[in-house]
Amino acid sequence: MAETQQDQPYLQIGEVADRTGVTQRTLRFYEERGLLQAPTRMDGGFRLYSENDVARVEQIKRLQSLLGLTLAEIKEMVEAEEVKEELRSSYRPDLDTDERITRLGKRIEVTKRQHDIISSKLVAMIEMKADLEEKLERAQKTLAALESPPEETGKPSPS
Amino acid sequence: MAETQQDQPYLQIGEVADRTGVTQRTLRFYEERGLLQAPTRMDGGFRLYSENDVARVEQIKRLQSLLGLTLAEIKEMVEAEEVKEELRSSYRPDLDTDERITRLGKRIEVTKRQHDIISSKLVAMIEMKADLEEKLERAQKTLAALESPPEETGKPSPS
DNA sequence: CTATTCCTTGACCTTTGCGTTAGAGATAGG
DNA sequence: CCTATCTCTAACGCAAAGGTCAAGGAATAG
Repeated sequence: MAETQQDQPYLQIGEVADRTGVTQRTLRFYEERGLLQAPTRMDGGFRLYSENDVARVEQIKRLQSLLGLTLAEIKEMVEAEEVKEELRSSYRPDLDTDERITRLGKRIEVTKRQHDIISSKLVAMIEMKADLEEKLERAQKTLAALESPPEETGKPSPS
Repeated sequence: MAETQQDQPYLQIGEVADRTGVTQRTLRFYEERGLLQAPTRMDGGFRLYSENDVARVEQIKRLQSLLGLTLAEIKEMVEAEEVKEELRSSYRPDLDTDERITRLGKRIEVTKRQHDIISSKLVAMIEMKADLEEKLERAQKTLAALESPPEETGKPSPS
């Protein structure tokens, strides 16, 4: 284990896989599909990932499992993130303001889309959760009734 | 449009498809996979669905879209529902109490599982939603800053 | 220097969840 | 009875999201 040129601990694909819980194949697959930018490589050709990449993989997983988005959909969203990083890391004054406004607008739009999806899902899920709790309660009452007083002859309550 | 023998309006596959928003193919497919019990048939062989079946299809859709379960997983859950209907419709006194307790136990277990899944997803989603809102706010501030005072020479605030 | 261990690119394979004909029978309206 | 709709089964197709070798180079421990 060493550091790259400036101190960022590099991460090989195996470590990223371990840390994110996806396989190496999945990481390469995401790269192929444009969900991850092609990482830098060591001289020998090994991929070198950044912490940022790890964060992105986790983001992808969230978008998949929580929102149920396809990789194609996620790609779109993730592309807007790239713009963000571009704006951050190199605060390029060469990009004219209009261009930056356009990109930021795109980012906002995508974020809103995610927010809308989450919001509507949340509503449905909260409702479903309440339903389940009600069901559960009723079922448990029935169960209790079946378990404790299984007497079939008279005596409604032994007071 | 007519009624079956006793007054339950029968539903042919096309209507169920329209009402639930899934295709006929999907309905047959679910039947094949055991997610829907084989419906009764007309003399000619046409499937006749009940309102109950419609409700189940909707339940399946929720479990898919909200929880992201596979059809195999949903099948398990849905099988417990069948037990419920069996317990309800024919309150069979021939089933001994032990048997009923066992089945109810199964139902409770499955319901709890759904509840757990929902609960944990909810937590993650609420967190994600908050993140998104924060991001959105910041992005919008940045955008505002870019749009209104794009002056580059002195004058921090024109009061 | 050599044995492990890790990584690389292909390329083909698998599972899920339906879509899409095809060919034929059932039903309803006129 | 004829015709326009529905529906039936069967079978093949397909995109998504990886899994699983295979063969061969890096990197590193001893």
